Amino acid sequence: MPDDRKPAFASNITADDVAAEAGVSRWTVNRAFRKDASISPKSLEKVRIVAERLGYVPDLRAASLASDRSNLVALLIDDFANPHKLVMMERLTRILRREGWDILLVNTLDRNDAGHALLNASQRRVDAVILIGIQFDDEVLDTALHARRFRKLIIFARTSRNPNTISIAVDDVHAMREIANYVHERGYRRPLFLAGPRTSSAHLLRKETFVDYWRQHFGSEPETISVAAYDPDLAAGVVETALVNRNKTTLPDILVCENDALAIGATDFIRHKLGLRIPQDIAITGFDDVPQAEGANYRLTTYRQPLTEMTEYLVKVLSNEEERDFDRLFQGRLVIRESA
Amino acid sequence: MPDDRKPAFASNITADDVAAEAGVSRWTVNRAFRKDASISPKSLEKVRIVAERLGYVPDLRAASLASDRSNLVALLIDDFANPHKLVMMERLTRILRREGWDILLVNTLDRNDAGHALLNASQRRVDAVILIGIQFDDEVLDTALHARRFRKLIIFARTSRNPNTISIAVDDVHAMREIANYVHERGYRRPLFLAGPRTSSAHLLRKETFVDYWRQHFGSEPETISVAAYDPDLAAGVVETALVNRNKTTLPDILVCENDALAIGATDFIRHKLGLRIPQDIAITGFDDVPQAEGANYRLTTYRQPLTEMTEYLVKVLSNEEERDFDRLFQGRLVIRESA
DNA sequence: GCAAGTTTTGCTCACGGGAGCAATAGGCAT
DNA sequence: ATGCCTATTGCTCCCGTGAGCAAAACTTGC
Repeated sequence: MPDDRKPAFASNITADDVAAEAGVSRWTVNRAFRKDASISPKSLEKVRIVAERLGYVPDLRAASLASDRSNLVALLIDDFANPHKLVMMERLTRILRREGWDILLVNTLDRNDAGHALLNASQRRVDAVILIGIQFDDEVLDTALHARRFRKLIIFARTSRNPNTISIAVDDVHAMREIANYVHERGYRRPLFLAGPRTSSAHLLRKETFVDYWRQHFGSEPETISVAAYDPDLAAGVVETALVNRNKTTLPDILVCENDALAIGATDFIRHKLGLRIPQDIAITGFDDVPQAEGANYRLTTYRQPLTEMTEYLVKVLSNEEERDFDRLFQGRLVIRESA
Repeated sequence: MPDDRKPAFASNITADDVAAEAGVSRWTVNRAFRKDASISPKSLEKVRIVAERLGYVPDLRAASLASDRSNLVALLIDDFANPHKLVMMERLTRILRREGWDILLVNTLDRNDAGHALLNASQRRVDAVILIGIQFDDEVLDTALHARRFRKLIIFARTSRNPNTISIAVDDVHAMREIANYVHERGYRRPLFLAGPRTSSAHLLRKETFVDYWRQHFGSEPETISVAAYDPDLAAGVVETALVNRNKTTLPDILVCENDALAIGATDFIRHKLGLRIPQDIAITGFDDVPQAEGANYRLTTYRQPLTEMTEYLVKVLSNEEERDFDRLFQGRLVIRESA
């Protein structure tokens, strides 16, 4: 067998090579690969064929450099413990790629690292930065906006009060009212709200909404506890210190969790350490509708965010150059299963 | 409040601007940002200060274009249902960034899409492509190697027989022997092996190893069934058709699963649909040691891959320009919990 | 067949930085 | 001060493409 089975390392084939071979100019070759370029069908086909044969593909680095548009967005994530992130990444990568956007994935380790992460994005001259994480508080956002040049800073699946960012999220108030209403109507009367970290002002809204609802309808403050991170194991620990040594009458009848990650940790603890049944002894609700929530084990009553819709809107925001983009809230829907 | 709170959209500040301000040449400015450049400490500091003030950061597109090294690697993933992917991504993004590599995340929808995904990577002129998925069979790899120009094609966490790729994986044979041996020694005698899709020859090794072990020690073929994808729900379905209508004596005493995703689906089904206990009625083992495997709910006996070590080796492979890189197998370790 | 209008094509001039070499400055012994 | 060696600095020439305009080619109506 001859050598041609070896990988073609193709010492950079450039538009010039294709042009020479196809008998046209370099610019015609490039036009053959640009969406909105004016080129005759004849030369288009001629160029495409030669390019295919030679294995030519345009160099997006150069294109980006010359056109000042990279078609690249940075995706900053800092919370890999939450399975919902995997769902969001799947949706984002799939839809963005379909629309011609490439994704630079940046792991933002912690709050102090946000600056470095943004620097990374900045050096690649991304067209936008998408944040899907929890540590991005207002202070971080401010430094980001001041220090680096980003055309767009998009907070995905989280609300932000910062006027210079674009936030695409579910309507937490509406959602949590729906949950609270469901809890109320189903007859639960001793709820315990399991909240996430208190550092970020972002998700506070869910807790506040629930507390408000309860106060309004019963005149009393529901019990709330808070976990230092959206981590099932930490949630279990917090639930433990809150529930241990209580007797049946003082035990909550439902755990309203800020998201599924917490709900899952709480479920595991209640079942396997306390030996209680769900929902008979304690009911549970979550938020996000992660894949496991549907599984036979959890059957979690939760709230589904319309991720596809949200991502489609994100795409619009990305392509929209002229007008100012606006924050937008989406309506999800309550998914009722057996856990509550 | 004055206007200076508005984000600095910084009409491209370039090395020339910094040079003028700092009283040096453009090249000296660039040298201040290159690791191995020769520059006096005095001008380095001068440039750094001015750059900081002006908000200048070098443009990696231009640098990449001129130097023919992008410091960018593409990460192709096609299986977002498996939580292990999230762990792998966390490890890869963290360590690669620390070593100066940026990551282009590409969602490879299915086998037919692999070509397009690779094209994407090719257009950004990545220095390497890392595959962490299951659909990348030998045929796909071959076309990838022939059609596009990739310096390195790395198969991560999966073995590959293709001589033109670099595979970094755990030693499946060693690992599965260890599992089989454990199953054997704990006295299980009616194992059922739950395998993944049969299309890819890659993970076949685990099943073959287990079957060989059993044949060798008992002279009989263990029962095996196969799931069309590494998806907990599908696993539940397959287990259902395999176990339904069996009585206690013909039921397997242990389910040996090709990975944790399958094990989790099987566990849920066995517990909640069959109403059996784990491990008393049926024991279960997995592979990967995903975060949930440790939780109170599953307590899954499984096999942990040394992901950090593997990623460190990956980094070495990436930086190694000269010599030919070699495939490498790593030893993980059996993690024994209560599920078997 | 010809003028006017419409495509299509080629060209100049960037985009922002790296390689590699030539020029300059600084350090040291004599 | 001189000569020699070395650490810095500046410069030329790319890297591979896009924007926008001018030249060329093709249409159309008469």
